[in-house]
Amino acid sequence: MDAQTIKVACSSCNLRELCLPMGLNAGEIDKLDRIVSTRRRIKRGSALFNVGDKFTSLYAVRSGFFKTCVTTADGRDQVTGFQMAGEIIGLDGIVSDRHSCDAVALEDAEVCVMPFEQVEELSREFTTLQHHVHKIMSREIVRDHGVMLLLGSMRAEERLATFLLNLVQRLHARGFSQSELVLRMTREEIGSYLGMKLETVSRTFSKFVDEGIIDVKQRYVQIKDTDALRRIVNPQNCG
Amino acid sequence: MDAQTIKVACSSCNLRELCLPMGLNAGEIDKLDRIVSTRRRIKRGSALFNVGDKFTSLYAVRSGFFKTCVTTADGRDQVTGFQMAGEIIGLDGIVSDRHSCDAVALEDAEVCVMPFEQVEELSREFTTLQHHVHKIMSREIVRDHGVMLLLGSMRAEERLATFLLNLVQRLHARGFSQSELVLRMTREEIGSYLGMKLETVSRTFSKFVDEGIIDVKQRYVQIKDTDALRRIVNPQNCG
DNA sequence: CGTAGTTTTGAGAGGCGTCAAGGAGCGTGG
DNA sequence: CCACGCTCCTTGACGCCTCTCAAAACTACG
Repeated sequence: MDAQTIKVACSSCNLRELCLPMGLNAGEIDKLDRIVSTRRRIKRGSALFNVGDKFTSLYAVRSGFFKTCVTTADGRDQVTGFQMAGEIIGLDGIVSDRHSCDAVALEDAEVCVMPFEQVEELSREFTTLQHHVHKIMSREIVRDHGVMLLLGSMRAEERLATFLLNLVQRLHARGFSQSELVLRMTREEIGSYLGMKLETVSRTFSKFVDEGIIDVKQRYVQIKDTDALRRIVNPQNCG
Repeated sequence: MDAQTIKVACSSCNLRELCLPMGLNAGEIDKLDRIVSTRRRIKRGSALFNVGDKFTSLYAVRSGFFKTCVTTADGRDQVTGFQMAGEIIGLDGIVSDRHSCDAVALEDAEVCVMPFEQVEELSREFTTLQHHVHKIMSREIVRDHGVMLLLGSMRAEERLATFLLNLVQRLHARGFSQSELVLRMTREEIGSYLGMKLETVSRTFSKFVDEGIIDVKQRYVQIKDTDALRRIVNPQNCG
């Protein structure tokens, strides 16, 4: 354990409701504390893990913001997700014992390290935890299917509107505003995630501003008309 | 149990190496047989499950061919995957106890029904099975990331070449030819999966034929130059 | 206050979607 | 056995959305 790691406890963590299965008794939470033995700090711009790294642990984001991305043989890359506090990173590594994507901190961050062997061990003991792990993986699969839908069948405006609505919704679940957000990623990273070039992302932002739907000042975005965004995503059902 | 369901045994299944964890002893396989209690036949065109259906079981494809797809509020849909013998369907349902996609048979098919509660129960008993279940879910996540890469950063020719190479590779692993295949899905379904219109799929097929890379006769495809396909997917590394 | 990284905006090109028509395969029924 | 209709597939013409290339403005930071 080096200076990058610190001792912590789930039982005293304010992200408990996001990370952990509901309805654990005190004894069970105690045992969970033994799983999450350490935290690790990641500086902005550096990687939690890279493609090919040995898989040992899952990571729960405690603070900060991550992107995960995969790369083609010829260097193009695709952001597969953005992760914020309470979300789990590393599930990609289970199948082959090595990570198949990079996880990079977009701002100084801290993660809880959960050695996977211990997760599996404790899962055999607690039905609740076992089911929770299954749900986390299933949630990721369902999320991925949503991204496929976005990439496969939506146009630029729909993609960006969907993206913004998804971000504020997740931020709101963490106690932040429903109408204001600070983007932690560049236009290029947004574009990579949404299957668009950075210029198209920028242009689409500008279009939304022109239409009075949002205000944008660099990374800061204020949503002035949420319903308008919803109408862009889903022309029929709204207003 | 109706006429659609039949009694079976993993221990005598020739897909064992695809479906099951390696290195089980006879006693363990015996217990597995209790999980896969029944099979179910699905007629071409009908659904194994639909969006919103209660989630109860995972399904292992025993024969036939499936597609899974999600739908937007306004009716556009996206094929999220094609599943063949030995592959697992239904993981999407775990997180919310309801299925979030449709699974439709593209030809008459048969699946092994694995009630998920029993899977979880036995997973707590066998480390091997537990880890296998985790790997299956992780594999699906990694596969989904690959599809995102395809949808987000490839052009029509690369997408179709990738698709064909992936199909023959999976078929070859099941004892079929490396160079011939019969498509079980329509051009429209291929297009939905690859984020292209059916006309573009058809045109791209024709282009490959013109270039002497493949022969196409309706659903039948013969790959005449695998390396050429690989070069389309990855211009640098090949040839 | 200069430099590098990020973002915006413009102009032009091209890949893919859209619309439309025709053809091929296949099951059904006369 | 052939006619018929249905679904699926192919091909062409045209237009638009997004990419590409380019330049300039803005921010951050040393």
